[in-house]
Amino acid sequence: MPELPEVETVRTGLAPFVENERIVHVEVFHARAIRRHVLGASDFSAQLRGRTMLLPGRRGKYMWVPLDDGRALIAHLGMSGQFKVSASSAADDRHLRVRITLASGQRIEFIDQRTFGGLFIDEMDASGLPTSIAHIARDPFDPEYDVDETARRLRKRQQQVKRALLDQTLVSGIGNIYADEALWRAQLHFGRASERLTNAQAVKVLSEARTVMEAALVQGGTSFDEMYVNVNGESGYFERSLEVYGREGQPCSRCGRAIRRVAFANRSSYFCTRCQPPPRRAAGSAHSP
DNA sequence: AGTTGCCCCTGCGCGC
DNA sequence: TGCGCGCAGGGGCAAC
Repeated sequence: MPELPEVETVRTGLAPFVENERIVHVEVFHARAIRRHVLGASDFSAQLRGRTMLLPGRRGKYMWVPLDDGRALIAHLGMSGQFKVSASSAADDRHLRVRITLASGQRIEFIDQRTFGGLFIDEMDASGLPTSIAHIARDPFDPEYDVDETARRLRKRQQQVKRALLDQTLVSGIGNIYADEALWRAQLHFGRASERLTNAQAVKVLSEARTVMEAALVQGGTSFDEMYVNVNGESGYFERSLEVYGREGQPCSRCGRAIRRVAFANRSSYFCTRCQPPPRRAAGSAHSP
């Protein structure tokens, strides 16, 4: 569920609780919550014990907490991951996967119903990025993100524009919701061939992705509860502001035509049939959609 | 090499 | 009321 704005809200929310805090104890309640750690959960816990955490970072939907040994604790929330800061007296959540107890006495809990998310430890490269996420492209909030360069790379893709927007090696942070919102704002159908977009269209849809995520970030930030480091699973705190996602049958705010939902790559795509007309021929297929 | 499809999970709401 | 099915906002990786 969480896309870039939600992950960034978690990162900023978690920061004051972890920065300069020492880990005294780590409990793993579900093996799947620990990823890419061949030595297993007990080794994972042993490696974290005694480490002091630094200011959390983020790229796209990945976030990490640098450790005082030069490595980092990486987290991906998957579809349902949450972080929660709790007191020692709090009852265990049903989907509690990992609990990190700090010297302050507070506990950082990783809770994940669907277990698509997880934690792991990794080395950092010279630029301060965990080596295992080197393949993740810069996101639109990265100071070195270049929208023109990203638009050029987008226009070389031999795939539908929405598939490209969701590809985290092209630009990171965009998920199914914000892809649909960006396409609606740019008035592009999700099935448009990336290589047939004009440069202006490519720049537009990428710029709109940034704009809509920034708006979500502002709202997410305002609803942040310091003791319950978001993202609350069903939340939808930004839902009111969505123009197409989840609005099947409701009128498009721009033209009044009913929003449509269609299946797309094991997910859904929402779009306005008037503002976002389908291409004569969808990219990557010989038939009309 | 670039692109696509499959799969990992649990829970909830809906229709029968 | 009960049950089966579709669906959920992600990403890694095998296969083409």
